Amino acid sequence: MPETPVEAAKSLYIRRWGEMAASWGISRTMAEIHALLYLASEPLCTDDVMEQLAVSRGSASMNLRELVNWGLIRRIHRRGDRKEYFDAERDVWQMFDTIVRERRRREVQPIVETIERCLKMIGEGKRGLRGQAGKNAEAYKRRFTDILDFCEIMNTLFNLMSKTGRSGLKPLAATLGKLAG
Amino acid sequence: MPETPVEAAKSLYIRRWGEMAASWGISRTMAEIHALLYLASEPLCTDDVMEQLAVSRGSASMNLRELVNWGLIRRIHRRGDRKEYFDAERDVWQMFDTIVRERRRREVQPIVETIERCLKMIGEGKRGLRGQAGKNAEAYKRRFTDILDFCEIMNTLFNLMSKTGRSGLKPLAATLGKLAG
DNA sequence: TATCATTTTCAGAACGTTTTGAAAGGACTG
DNA sequence: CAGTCCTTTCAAAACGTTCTGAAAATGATA
Repeated sequence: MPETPVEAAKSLYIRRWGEMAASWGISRTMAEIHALLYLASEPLCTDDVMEQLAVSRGSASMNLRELVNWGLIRRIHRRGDRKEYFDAERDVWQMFDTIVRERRRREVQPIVETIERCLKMIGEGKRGLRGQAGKNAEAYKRRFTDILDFCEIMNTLFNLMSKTGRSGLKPLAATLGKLAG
Repeated sequence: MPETPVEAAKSLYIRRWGEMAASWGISRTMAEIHALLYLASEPLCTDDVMEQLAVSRGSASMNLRELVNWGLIRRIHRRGDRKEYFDAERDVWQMFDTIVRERRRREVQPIVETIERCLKMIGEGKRGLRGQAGKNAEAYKRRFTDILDFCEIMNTLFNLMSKTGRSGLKPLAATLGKLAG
């Protein structure tokens, strides 16, 4: 059967979404499954995923679970059907919020804590240092706090975006555009 | 020689920075080199990098080049010295701007273009479709435009942050905090 | 031009991540 | 409770990425 333009668009999008995700440290297959479910007009089951993306049962199972963990898709049970189905969040802003929150927790928080710890270590080590060593400690302190300050502002901005939410952000962006001239 | 607390902080930070980067799709070594240069109080040469991070000459060379490509470090030549030295951008906001700009160009732009292409394909394919097929096409169109709209707003926001710049962003975040109350 | 210091390159090795597929596990059904 | 349907698990394989190190290239100097 010949592929319609709509089907072609679907598979093109799925492929690119997977590629983009791969360059952001997210497994390609997981992202492809996400794209597939995002576009699908109804929940799909494991076999649908296996068939449409040509992946093994094991891979489909693990990646679906991971997506559920991230909070990007949910399991759906249907009365009288033993299969599990999966449905993606379709609100792009909600998706964004979920992803930012997860990545912050998993990947940003650890470095923030490390830097705080580094600052403490320098505070202890600095005592009694003279000359170059003391200057080095000061320079390190400065660079660590610079990053920490940055993280804090970013945090504020993202919380703000999250609070402002789906409907409010478009007008907010417009307002800001004027604000900055 | 015993490691001072300041040295310990340095190597702890370098390791964590590398780990974080790895989870964001950036090679660990490249990020470690970046962290090393960010902390260093003066430009370092290839041999310094090799020694301090215990990597091969080849790896040091390639990763340094990649960092120069990204615009995160610069080559420095010293009169009467054949060696090349490298120095990192130390302004965290400038760093952020550079990274966002690069990643947008490399990784976001392609997906935006793909989605635009998908919308065109659907526009063509939809003609004459009846019933379910037509509805599917409409649903796809909706989902594609949702993402596109999202990208546009993000774009605006980042351009804004970039324009507002280093000094202006801290007050801006504060203002926004009140604005969203 | 020959020599020396340095950087770059790249094939192969090492490594980490993801996938596979078969087997085990769960859970409902007749 | 045996059979069926479906999901999960996990060791081994496949795969992609990054690193290594020796050789080639570069480019300054004598």
